[in-house]
Amino acid sequence: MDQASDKRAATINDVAARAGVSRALVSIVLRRVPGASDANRAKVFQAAKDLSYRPDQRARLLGRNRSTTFGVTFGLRDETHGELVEALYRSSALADYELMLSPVAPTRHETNATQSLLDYRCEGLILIGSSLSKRELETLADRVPVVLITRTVRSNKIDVVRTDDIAGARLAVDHLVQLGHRNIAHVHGGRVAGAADRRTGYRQAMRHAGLDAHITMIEGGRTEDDGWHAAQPVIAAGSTAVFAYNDQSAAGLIEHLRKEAVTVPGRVSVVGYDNSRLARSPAFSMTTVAQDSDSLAQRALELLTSRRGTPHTDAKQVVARPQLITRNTTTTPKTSVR
Amino acid sequence: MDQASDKRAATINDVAARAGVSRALVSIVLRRVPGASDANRAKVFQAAKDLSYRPDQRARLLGRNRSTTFGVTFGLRDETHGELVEALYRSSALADYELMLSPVAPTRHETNATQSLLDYRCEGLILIGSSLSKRELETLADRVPVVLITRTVRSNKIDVVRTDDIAGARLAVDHLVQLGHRNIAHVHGGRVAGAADRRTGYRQAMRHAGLDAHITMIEGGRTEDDGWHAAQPVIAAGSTAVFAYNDQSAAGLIEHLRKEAVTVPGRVSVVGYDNSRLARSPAFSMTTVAQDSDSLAQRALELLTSRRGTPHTDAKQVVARPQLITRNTTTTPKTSVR
DNA sequence: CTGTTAGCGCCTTCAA
DNA sequence: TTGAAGGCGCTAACAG
Repeated sequence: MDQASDKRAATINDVAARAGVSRALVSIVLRRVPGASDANRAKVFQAAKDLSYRPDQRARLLGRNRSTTFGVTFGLRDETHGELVEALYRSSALADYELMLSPVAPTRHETNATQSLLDYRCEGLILIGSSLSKRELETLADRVPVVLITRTVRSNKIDVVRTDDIAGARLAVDHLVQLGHRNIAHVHGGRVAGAADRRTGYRQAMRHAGLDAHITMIEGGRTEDDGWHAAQPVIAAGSTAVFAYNDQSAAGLIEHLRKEAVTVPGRVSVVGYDNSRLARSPAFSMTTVAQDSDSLAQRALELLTSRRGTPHTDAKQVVARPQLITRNTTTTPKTSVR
Repeated sequence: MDQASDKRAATINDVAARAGVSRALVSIVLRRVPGASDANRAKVFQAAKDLSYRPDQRARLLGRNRSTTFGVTFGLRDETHGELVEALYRSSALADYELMLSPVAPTRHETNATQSLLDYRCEGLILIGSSLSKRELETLADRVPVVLITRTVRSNKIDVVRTDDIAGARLAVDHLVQLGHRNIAHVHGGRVAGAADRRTGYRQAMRHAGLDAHITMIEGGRTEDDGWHAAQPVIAAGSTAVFAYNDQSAAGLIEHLRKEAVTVPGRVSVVGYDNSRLARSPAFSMTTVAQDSDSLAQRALELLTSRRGTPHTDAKQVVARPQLITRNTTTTPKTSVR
């Protein structure tokens, strides 16, 4: 309807013209800084509303020569990444930063994802579950503060925010031990982020319980498939309990065990990791180890905001405490070893 | 090491200075348009490389007064959305457009998500599983071309790319009918996008098979929980087969049925929808209906690119054909009704 | 083939 | 309180 409604978005000039004031004044009013009369203020707001004006982000950020934006890379396939991203949005609402998302997928390598973020001049990068090499990470960190979530690297240039996976694994195993289990196997995550620590925690807890002889590593992974394929080895090993790398693989494992008439938790107890939707759902109601996405997200944001300008030669490792959540896939062993 | 390595990214001026040419020439070389001597070309490339220069997107897009960017909203929690986003990235690599992601979450309303995209002056919006009202959608469409995926709206301003869910539901039900089932229930999706069509398809197929009397609607939803809670009603209804709104709810349903010693597919056959990771995994190996994410994504992009400037008073509805994928959750009914 | 010039839309001094 | 002017980093049309 409007004469000039041919798609071009309204600019600050349009608003100024309509309100009968200068461009600068419009900017002042809209940024809510002092320096305008109430009358003009009202006129500007009205004009902006009429034109449904919104400042052009590109111009805004370019002019200030800052982007007030943090870039986030994450895996589209990974549910826990999604939860972290949600948590980041929740926390960033408070900080004065915007978030820009850049997904990693089989067809979109992480280097593309980070590069694209840099092209928009993000002032910090949050890499969720990154699989970049230390070298690559440090190159990035030379340009902009970088914080890793869900992965670790030993570098004095890169901040890390993570859950203490060793402690998490120990929580899981200790729980099983306390229930009376001795033949506790670990269906591990291979080379996936965090998998090594969980293996370590498993071993530590087993040793601590004097169960060195019962340490049983079974190959797994992060998907239901991986868990599914671990079922036979678990049965063959005669384990009465399993600590799985994550909930997804635990779910696959449970499915397969039940299919083979090995009841869970009746015959075999299973503990997952992540407290994902799957674990929470009544379909599994899984005992699992929860990571606190909210505090991970918050800490990551804090680190980044505190890095403004600071040369990053004192990288921090923030370690969050995991929490065991007891549900219905664990119980005392049927054939208790006395 | 570099003297001015204090964080500021190199600009085109820096490159020009280092190469000993003008800014314009740098731009020409880097955009790979004709108009530069080979000698200078080489010098510019070298300088750009030395400085690891990358043009500032904000300035680039602002200067051209175009963004060549499409905005995409999607649900972080929804696995099928993730697959569509992946497919979009795959297709957009060919088109000359970038993608900008904007997630929708409980704490981030869809209006925020779209607004943020508009603030970056995206030239088109792809809304995955939108739950905006028709009014809101049309307001958006007044500013920029909009295409909906996974949801329908009757408007001459808004393009829609979707799977024919009615046909999909019929595929599922026909499959069950052909196996010999008569007591086929539908665990529906409530008010979720696509749920209505799937109900319609279910009813049509049942009627077409002369099974009007057996039409059984059971309340469900999109999560495992919803499916879990539908198990008792399914048992109570004495159904031998179920067509579920989606794979997730089907998984919850199957879990619960099995827990109640109702074997699947032995006693009850189940068909899901979406061919998600869950359905593909050996843990469920679910018969389901597949949507073709790749062609949906491609068509959406095509529509948007073809809309440049065109007033959109002739919105198109692109309908993709679904496909039945037969796996191991369906079989002939045990207690065949003769 | 090269360099100059004028925007893009906004923010931020600095005077008036 | 207001307006004019300059700059952010880049592109594009125009002369040299």
